[in-house]
Amino acid sequence: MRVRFAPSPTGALHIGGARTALFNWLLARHEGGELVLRIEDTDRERSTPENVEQILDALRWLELDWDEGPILQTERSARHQEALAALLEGGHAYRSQATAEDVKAYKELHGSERGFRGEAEAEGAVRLRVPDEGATVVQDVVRGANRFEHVHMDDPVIARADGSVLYNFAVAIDDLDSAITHVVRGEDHVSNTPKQLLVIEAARAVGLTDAADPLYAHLPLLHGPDGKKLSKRHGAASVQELRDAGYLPEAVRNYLALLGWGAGDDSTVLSTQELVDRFTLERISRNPARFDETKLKWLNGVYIRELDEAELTRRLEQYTGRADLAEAARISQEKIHTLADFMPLAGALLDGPGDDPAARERWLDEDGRAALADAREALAQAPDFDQASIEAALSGVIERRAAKPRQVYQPLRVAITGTTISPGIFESLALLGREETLRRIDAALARS
RNA sequence: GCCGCUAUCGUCCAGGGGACUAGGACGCCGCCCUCUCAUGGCGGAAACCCGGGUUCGAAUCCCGGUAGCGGUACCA
Repeated sequence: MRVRFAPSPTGALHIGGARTALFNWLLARHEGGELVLRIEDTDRERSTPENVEQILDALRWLELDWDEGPILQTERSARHQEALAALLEGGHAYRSQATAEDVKAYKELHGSERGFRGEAEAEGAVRLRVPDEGATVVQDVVRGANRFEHVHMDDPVIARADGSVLYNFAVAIDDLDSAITHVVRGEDHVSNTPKQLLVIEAARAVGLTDAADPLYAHLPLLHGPDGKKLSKRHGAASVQELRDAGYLPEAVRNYLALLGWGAGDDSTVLSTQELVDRFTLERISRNPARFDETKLKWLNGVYIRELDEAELTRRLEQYTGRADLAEAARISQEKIHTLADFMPLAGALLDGPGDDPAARERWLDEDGRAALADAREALAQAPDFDQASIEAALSGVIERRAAKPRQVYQPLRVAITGTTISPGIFESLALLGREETLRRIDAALARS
C-alpha cells in the first residue's frame, strides 16, 4: 500500500489538513505501507518556500514522518508536459480558447445540467475530452459508489494557455507515477475525482502507464464549533496555533483521530500506537465533524498527567523558554490542561507575587493578617522546611487559632503569590524555601 | 440554478431489522473529597430531522421533504 499526503502550501497547515495527514500516516503505518509527501505548488502565487516550510514544520511537530518526498509538483513539469503532449496527440485533449463566459453561454443554450463541450482550436488552454456517453463511477472506500454522468461534466481545463498544467491533471499523473494505491483526502475533492479518473484513463489509453486506478477514500470535512468553515475566529485553526496554545502533539493526534473515525468500541483515550494498531479505512464515518477545543483540552490534560516528571519539565522548559522548572512542573502537573496553563498557575512562585486587589481585600483583612503573622512565626521556627514540616507547622497554627484550614492557607497563598490560585500551599512554600517565604510574608504584612 | 454528499444527546464516537428502557466520552448540573485551582469518586439531565412506505417488528431498509455541507476557476 502506498498513500500520499499532498497539501498545497498556502500558509500554516490547517487542522483539517493535519487530520488528513494523520489518517494517511495511520493507514500507512497500520498496513506497513509507505507515505509519500507531495507539495501541490502549481499555484505560483500562493506557493512560496516559506509556506512549504510551514507545512513541513507542522508535520514534524505532529511527529508524522513520511517515507518519500517532499516531491514538489512544479519539479515534475517535464513529465507533465510529456503527458500533456501525449493526450493532445492521442485526441484525448484539445486546445480551446473558450472562456468561462463561453462555458456559461453554452450551458444556457443547452441546459444547465449539460456539460460544456468545446471545439478543437489551434491555440488556447487545454481541455480534457469527456465522453458524451456513460459515466465515471468513483468507488469510494468511505462512501461507496458515486456515479458521475458524463453529460453533466464540463470538459475540464487541464493546462493553461501558456502550457502550465492545472491541479486535476498534475494530481492524476503524479499519483500514477508515484504508484499510489490509496488516495485519502478531504471530501472537498469528491467532484474532482471523476476528472482525475478520466485523466488516468486517457493516460492509459495513450500508453503513458499501465497502472490501475488508485482506490479513493474521501474524509468528511471538519467544521468549526458553529458548523461553519473552521477559521481563526474559532480559536486555533492551524497546527502551529495548537502548538502555541500549549497542546501536546500526542494529544492532538488522539483527538484528531477521533474526528471522523472511531475505534469501534467506546474507547476515547488511545495512544498513537493503539491508533496505528486499530486504524482502518472501513471505520471512517461519512458525517462531517466539528472541531471542539474543549474536548481536546480535556484530552491534553489526560496526556499531561501521564507524562513523567522529567518529560513534563522538558516540555514546559521548551514551551516557556525557561530553565529549572522541574519542581514547579512537578507541583503543577495535576492542575494544568495545557502547557500554556503553567505560567498563570505557577509563575508567581517563580517571578514574585502578582497583585490581585480583590484577593488581598478578601483574605488579608485583620483576621487574615493575624493568621499570617502566626503562620510566619510557625514557619520561621519549623525544624525543617520540607513539605511535611511545613504542613505540621501550619496545622499547629490552625489548631491554636481554632481556625478553618482555609483561614490560614488562603492569607498565606495571597501573601506569597498575590492571588488565590496556585499549586498546593505546602508544595509552593517548600519550593520557595524558608528565606523567600518569610521575605514574601513580611512584605505582605508590611503593606497597607 | 446544476452536480454530488450527509442527517443518533450541545459536541465527538458506538449501535446498521427484534438484544434499545438507544451505549461511551467531552461539556453541563448535583453530591462527595479538598488549602485555592485542579484531580479523583458517585449520581443526573440530554438525541434517533420530518412525512410516507416495506415488515409481525424500523434508529437501522426504500421513497419524498427539509436542513446542512462540498463542488460548479486557465485555484488547490
